[in-house]
Formats: sequence, structure tokens, C-alpha cells
Amino acid sequence: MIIYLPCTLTELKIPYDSHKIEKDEPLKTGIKDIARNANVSIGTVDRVLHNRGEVAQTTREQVLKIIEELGYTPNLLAKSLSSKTKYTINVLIPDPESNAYWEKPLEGIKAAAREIKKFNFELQIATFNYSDENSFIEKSNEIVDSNPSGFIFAPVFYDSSLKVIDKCEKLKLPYVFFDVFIENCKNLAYFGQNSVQSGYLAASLMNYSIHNGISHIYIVKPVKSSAPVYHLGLREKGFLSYFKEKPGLQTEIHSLDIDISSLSYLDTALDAIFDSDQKPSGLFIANSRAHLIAKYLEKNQIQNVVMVGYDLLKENIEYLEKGIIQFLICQKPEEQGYKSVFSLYNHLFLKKPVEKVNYSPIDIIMKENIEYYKNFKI
Amino acid sequence: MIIYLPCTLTELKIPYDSHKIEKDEPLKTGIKDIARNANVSIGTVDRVLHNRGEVAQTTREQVLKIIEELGYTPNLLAKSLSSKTKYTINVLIPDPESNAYWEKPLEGIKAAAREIKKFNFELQIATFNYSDENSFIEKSNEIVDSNPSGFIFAPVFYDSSLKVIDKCEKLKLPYVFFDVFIENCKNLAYFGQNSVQSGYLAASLMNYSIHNGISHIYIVKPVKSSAPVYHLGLREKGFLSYFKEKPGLQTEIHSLDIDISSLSYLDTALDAIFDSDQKPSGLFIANSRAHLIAKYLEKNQIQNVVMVGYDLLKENIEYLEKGIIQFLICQKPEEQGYKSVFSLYNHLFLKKPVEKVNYSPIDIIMKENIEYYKNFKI
DNA sequence: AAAAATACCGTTAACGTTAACGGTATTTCG
DNA sequence: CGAAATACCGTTAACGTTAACGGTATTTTT
Repeated sequence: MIIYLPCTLTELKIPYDSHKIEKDEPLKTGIKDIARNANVSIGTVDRVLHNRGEVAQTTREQVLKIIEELGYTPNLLAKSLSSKTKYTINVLIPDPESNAYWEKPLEGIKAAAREIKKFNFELQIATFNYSDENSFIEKSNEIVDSNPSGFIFAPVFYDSSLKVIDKCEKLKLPYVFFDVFIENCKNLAYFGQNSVQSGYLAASLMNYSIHNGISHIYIVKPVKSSAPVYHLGLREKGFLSYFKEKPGLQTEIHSLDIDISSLSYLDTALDAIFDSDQKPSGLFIANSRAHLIAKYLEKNQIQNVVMVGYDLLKENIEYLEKGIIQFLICQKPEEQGYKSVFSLYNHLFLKKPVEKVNYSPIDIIMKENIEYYKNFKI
Repeated sequence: MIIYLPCTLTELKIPYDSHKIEKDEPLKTGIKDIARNANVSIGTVDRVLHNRGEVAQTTREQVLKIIEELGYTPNLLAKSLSSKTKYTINVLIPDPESNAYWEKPLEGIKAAAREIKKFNFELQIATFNYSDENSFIEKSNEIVDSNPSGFIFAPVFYDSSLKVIDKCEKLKLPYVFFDVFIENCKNLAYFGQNSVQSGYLAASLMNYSIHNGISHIYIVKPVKSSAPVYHLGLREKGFLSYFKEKPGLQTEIHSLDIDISSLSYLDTALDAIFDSDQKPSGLFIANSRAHLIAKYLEKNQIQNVVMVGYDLLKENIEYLEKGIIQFLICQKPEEQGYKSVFSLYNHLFLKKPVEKVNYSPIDIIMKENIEYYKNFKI
């Protein structure tokens, strides 16, 4: 897999069948051409281009006119080479040590950083402890105080995030929300997943795969999470809404709250429902721990249960390939990371407008197509 | 949607929690530093770096040693700025006028060209007539004779392609196969889809969605195509092999060869099978014309038929959203195009090794996730 | 009206690399 | 042994842009 690069440059005008080589090149106009045409020096042109002042109104307009006429676009290579301005992008996300999921966006973030390093961009990554709001506060303050050029972070703690946001806005520091969205903010962009929609999709997959009369579907989720569980509720909501919209279905949806910290408890809880007269024909695991349930099914040799889970963790992939998990939903976390860095690049360097809300695609992964999603190549 | 950019640069070494700002930068070593350390001039260093000869063996080794020690990596910006070498990449694919599918890879190809334009890359696109081998021969010859830096083409005509390949190899012109693969060639890379696997996946989707006793599934395909139908057979093969592997299934697979050129014939053919005692419960349309069949189903108000088709043509999307087509399989043609251009960029400009066989992911598109695949953003 | 301030603009040295152009030594040849 | 060829290497002008540094005019201040 590779990453889509946010496009940045001016449109190529390539007609079909234009392969005849034209050796006389159009000689792209540069700052010198403008200067010559406007009867000024390149210094003046540069001052106009960057609004550095010290240019008479009349000459300014003249230069602007020539720029327009000649359709000047700056040479980014020369710009980066010459420019002394360095850009620092800071990233603050939960520690991947505590939740392996966060390694994925990090991959994309680093990949993007590699791409734009040549344009004087530097990346600084920090992490905080998912179960320690103070660590978030400390790190975010440290970052904002270091006066970076841009800030990407996951605003998982609402109140603390509002304070950071306030600080960013006062400092005119562009900030990008990652994974979690907070409304009514002047964030440059948001990159994340549409959790409701993915739950809805999961329900549809479930519905396609279960056909035998009355069926019992269980939504499996952690009984109490120490960490904020932003997406889980939304996924559940989407899942439920699907079945609400289809009243004709003979489907009963149950909730199964399990304590993930205790594997023996997990066994007991699953034993209970599989021994009941409401045997599951479908399990929807709203977080990335589908593999834990899959392990149970494997151990107890339970078949004919449709499992829909999330995220391409290697344990999940293992059970997908074994045929115990049928569907995994993947929301391209690498790509999200990649794109969020690029949004800052577009804003800071190219001065291009940036899309504010960006949902990643909802990929459906099965045994038969997992091969092509396994590794994030960039 | 955006495109994954083949990664090209050296690995960033960013430890977690490295966000403390270090104002004393490591001052990346350049050609000057090497020259100073090796007691030579930059001219000599350049000669060593580019094997331009005229360097004594001893000094050469000395310079090489310093380069190694200092871990020199060239500044690509400066290189492109200064270098006089221009790269021309030629593309030869079937005319999108005759088959709208080909617009997709073209989008990706153009997007990639935009990206690397700054590195002195120029793109030249030519098309040939799918039903006229001569047009392929002519165009390909013209291109190869124009002495480009790289050549991307769809080798749909086997014998003619072999001749082109031969010519390329004699001229040491790197060539990339697109969409169609020819074995035992020294092609730089291949980008395309695993058609067998996608057919296999389609069968799995079909199998998940059909449950009622004995079911009849029809593979719909054009009776005789004027154009080479490279992928169709492979998709069918994959589809069939899935059901062969599962002997327990009460499924009967039929073939339905239709003449696409005549819509009235299509109606007649479909009428026949829907009036028969082997009513379809599933339709697998191996090419991108699922919308034609969907139109029939809509017109005749036929429901409870599972349709699996290919490609995100806007007509197909329309029927997917209406719920008449259940699944569309998409193989990221834009991305394929994008990546094939970048493979040449990696080879020619960065001198980086390139993966030879590159299958694109097999995306499963449903009504519930089409939204995020609709437009190719770059 | 002289001095000081300001407005405006041109020149120039970078940035890191490429490649043409010379220029010494050293070697080869008549 | 002198001339010519060669091997080797340094210098320098680009590439397009940035931004610091001066340098004229013109205007403002005393």
C-alpha cells in the first residue's frame, strides 16, 4: 500500500496524444522575466510577491499586472533552497505503547514528514498517556510554548483540549484535529473516521451474512474503559440505526459488556451467552479486540458465527485469515496521519486552502483481500 | 480519496517524544563539506559522485571514504535546480474515448506527473485504438523512436508488445507494464490488478449474501468482444474456483453470454433466464457494465438478486446507491497510474530499486461506503 | 536651508548542485 | 629533448529564489 499525496501543483495541460517531443520548451517564466518586463529589479518583484512593503503603489500594480499576464508560478525548489524559514510541525497523540493502534497514524505521519523534509519541514512527535489527562496537558503546553509552525493532535480530553485550542488561536498557531473532532473550532482541518457510518456499514455486512430466521446479534464492548472511548459509542450507534431502519428483519440486538482486563471473565461471559437460548449468530466488536473473541471461538470450536471487527492489528488479521473473523473494517489510519501532515504543508508552504473535514474511506477487509492491505508501503 | 505516494527519501529517525526543540541543527553535509574534508574541490567530488572519470584512483577512494563517513545524501532540490537533464515519460494506453475506464488511470498518471514536474519530468500521453492493433504498433514505435527516458504501456497485443519490448531492451529504455502483464520480461515494473483474486472475492461476497437453498448464480459476460478481454476470463476463473473449493454449497453456476452492443438482445436474454425455472439469485458481472443489467432489474422491478460488479463508473455508482447493485469491486485504477509513473521516478531520478510486481488492493464498495471512494482527490 | 528621516529600489551573496571550461603537472611520442 | 597528448583537478557560472545591504531621490523636521 502507498499513500495518496495531496496534490499541490498547478494543473498539467496534457492533451491526449501529445507525445510528439517538442524540444523547444516554453521556458517557464521566473522572477527575472517579470522584472525585465516590468522594468524593475528582481528585488522589487520579490518585495511585491511577499508583501514586504517598500514598493510604490504604481510600480506594485505594474509588477502585479505582469505577474498576472505571464502566469507566474514560483519555483518551489528554488524557494526551498534559498529560503531561510524552517517549519516545525508538532504532533501529539496517545502513546502507541499503551495502544498499538496509534502506531499506524504515526507511520503515515513519518512518511509525510520524509516527503516534505526537503522543503525545510521538521517533525516533532510527542505522546501522552491515554489514562492520564495531566500528561496531555503538560505535553501540549510544552509544544505550544515551543512556538512551532503547526500542531497536529488528538483532542481526546475535551476541557483540556479547549484550553490548548484557545492558546493556539491566540498565538495564531494552525492546529489540526486528529481522530477526534471538536465542534465550533477554528481548526485548520480534521482527519478521522466516520464512526457512525462504519458501524452502519458493519451492520449491513452482518445483515448480508445472516439469514436463518430469528438471529441474535451481540454488540461486544468493554464494560468500562479506563481511557476515553470516543469512537465506540458512535460505532454502536451506527450499527443500531441500521437495524432500526429495517423493521422487517427478524433480528435481535443484544449488548455484551465485557471486562477486557480479565480474560477469564471474558470466557465466562461468552460461555453464558453461547449456552443460552439466544445463541449469537453475529458478533459486532466495536473496538480492535475482535481477536480476543475469535480466540474463544477457536478454542471452543464454535462455527457459523459472523464476526465483524475493526482494525488491521496482526492478531485480527490472523483470525481473519483463519476464517474465524469474517470482516474487518479498516479506516486507513496511516493515510489519516499522512494527510494531516500534508494539510499543514499545504497551508504553510503552498498557501493552498485546505479541506476542513476529512473522513477516511471505510475499507472492508475479508480473508480474500487482506493481502493487499497488509502493509503500508510508502 | 487521495493517492499514496511511493516513498522515496531516507528514513527519518524520530524517537517518540522528541519534541524538544533543538535549535542547533545538525547542518546537513553537502558536497562542500566532503570537498573540504577530502582536501579536494567540489568539482572532483562531483566527478566522483557521478562517475564522470578524470579522477585519480587514490583521491577517488579518499572522497568515497569521506562520503561514507559523513553519510552524504544529495540535496534533490539543488540537484533539480541545477541539472540540465530532462526526463520524458511516455504513456501508451487504450483510448478513453472507446472505454471510459481508461480515464481513471490517466487521472493518476497526470497527478503523478504534476508531482514530479518540479524534478524536470515531462509526461507525454498517447492512446491507441483497442480494436486496431496497427494503431498500437504505430504509436509505440513512434514513442520508442522519440527516445524517451521511460515508457509505460498496456501491452494488450501480445506479439506486437513483444516487438516493442525487444526494442526497448535494445535501447536500454526502462519500460513499465500497465494493466496487462507479460511474463519473462525485463520490465522495470508491473502495475495492475489481480483479476483471479478479485473474482474469487466476488464469489465470496456472493456466497455470504445468498442463503436460500439451491441458488442459481449467473456469470454475465459479453458474448464476443471486439477488444482483447484480458481480465474477464481471469475474473471468471477466480469466481468459479471459489465455488469449486466449496463442494457443500447448493449453488449452480451458469454462464450468460450477452451481446452488449444490442440492448434489446440484452432484454431478451435476461427475460429468458428470469422466466426460466432457474431464476438467478445472484449475478456476477465480470466487466464494468453491471449498470446495464441493473437497469433491467430496475425496469422490471426484480428484487432479491445479489449483484456483484466491477468499477466505479458513475452509472454503476448510481445503481449501487439505489440498492440494485450490492457490491462493486474497485481496483484503484487511479492509484495504479499514479504508482507506475512514480516507479519510473524512483528508478530514473532517485536510482532506487523498484518492486517488480504491484497489485492494487481489491476494494469492496457498498452503498454504505461508496461515499468515501467517489472522487479521486490528489 | 541644512540635516534628518523616509520612501523606494537595485545589487549581491547566498542555498547545494551541475557541468563546462581552463589550467597545471605528468606522460608519451616524434 | 622539445612538443604534444593526457591525466587530473580547480574555478566558475549557472538554476530561481530569498533577504540583507546600500544607495539615491524625495520628503519631513528643525
